[in-house]
Amino acid sequence: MNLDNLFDIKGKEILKKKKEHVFIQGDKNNSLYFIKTGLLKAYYISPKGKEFVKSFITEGNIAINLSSAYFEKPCTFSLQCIEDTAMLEIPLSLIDAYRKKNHDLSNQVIDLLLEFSLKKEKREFEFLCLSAEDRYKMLSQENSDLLKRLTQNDIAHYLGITPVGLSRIISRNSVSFL
Amino acid sequence: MNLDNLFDIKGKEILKKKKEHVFIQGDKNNSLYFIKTGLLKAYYISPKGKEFVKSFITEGNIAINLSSAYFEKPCTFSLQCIEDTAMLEIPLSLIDAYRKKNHDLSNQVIDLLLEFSLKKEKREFEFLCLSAEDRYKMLSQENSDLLKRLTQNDIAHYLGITPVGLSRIISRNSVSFL
DNA sequence: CAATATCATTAACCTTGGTTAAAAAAATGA
DNA sequence: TCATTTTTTTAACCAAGGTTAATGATATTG
Repeated sequence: MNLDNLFDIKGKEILKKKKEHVFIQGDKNNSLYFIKTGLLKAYYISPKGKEFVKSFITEGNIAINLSSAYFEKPCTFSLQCIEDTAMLEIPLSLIDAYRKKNHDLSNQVIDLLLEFSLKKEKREFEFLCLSAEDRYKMLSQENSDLLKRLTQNDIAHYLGITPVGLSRIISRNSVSFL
Repeated sequence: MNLDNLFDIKGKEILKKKKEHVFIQGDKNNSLYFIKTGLLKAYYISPKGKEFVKSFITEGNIAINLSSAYFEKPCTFSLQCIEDTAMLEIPLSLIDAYRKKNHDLSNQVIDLLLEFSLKKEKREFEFLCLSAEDRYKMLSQENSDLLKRLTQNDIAHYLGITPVGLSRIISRNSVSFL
């Protein structure tokens, strides 16, 4: 994806250590973050107080809380570094102002939103149609490199199950590698 | 949401009866559909041959298969009428051509994609953080009018459970109305 | 209307993953 | 390196929802 126009807008360089938060569920935040190096997780604390991971964000990708950035509501999730992370922080107001002058940028924003929408549709499909075990198998096929950088805790919370449940799934399946 | 510019582009009027399909999983389709009256469901057939409902689309809303319309891939889901439905069919190529000339339209497309993205995020939250029973309670609080137009079969497949499971949830809860 | 198809309910039994707790293993930090 | 924290595994028991099948209730259609 060509992000040249987007990065004509100069962002502020931000460095965060592992375990630090970029924003927290309930805060307000109106920036977009472009990840230069590192790894983050976007996660919810559910009504029952449990953690669930919405997504992992890797180098070259973008993190944003849509409802806070676009609609000035509290953040619906928290964003935390899993590894030391370097990113560019770009206020959405800058992008929107720039969009009015630069038609190409609107098309880039559309491309980003399309990519995001398709990812979320894929995840919807997986929750609707697949078991936790199938979701794990799919993840390990499609994202084996990412998997190596994550704890089973985080993977389990991404799949919507407990770490105990994931450990069982893994031991059930590891037999077939003998 | 203001869709005036979008509907400067004249669509083709389409009428479909209950149970008829607009498109089928695997087909190619590059149009956007604006629903004038009626009700449709977008649904997957899972790898194991079961039906799961992705979403219901009501009057005033838009249906589109993003990966087919934007990326010329086969449709990832089927779109079928639950009631007799009148809609406007607008080829995406028309919208894209028009976008180049009309800056406002790009902003409308961004608004549509944002709305869609937020809906999908909400659904992701519900699958990650809520039980089937909680998802049903939420649906019946937030969409009681829609619920009346649906069979329990379709509702169950939307929640990601079987009709038998939904029937149990309803009977468990209906006791509390006595 | 009768015939048929669809939808909803209920019951018995099964499967997956949740819960709690304890122990082992691995990573982190002073 | 030693101590502490975090992660992973395992076990016993539990709960939610799946499966199958039978029955009844509603719709639909010839």
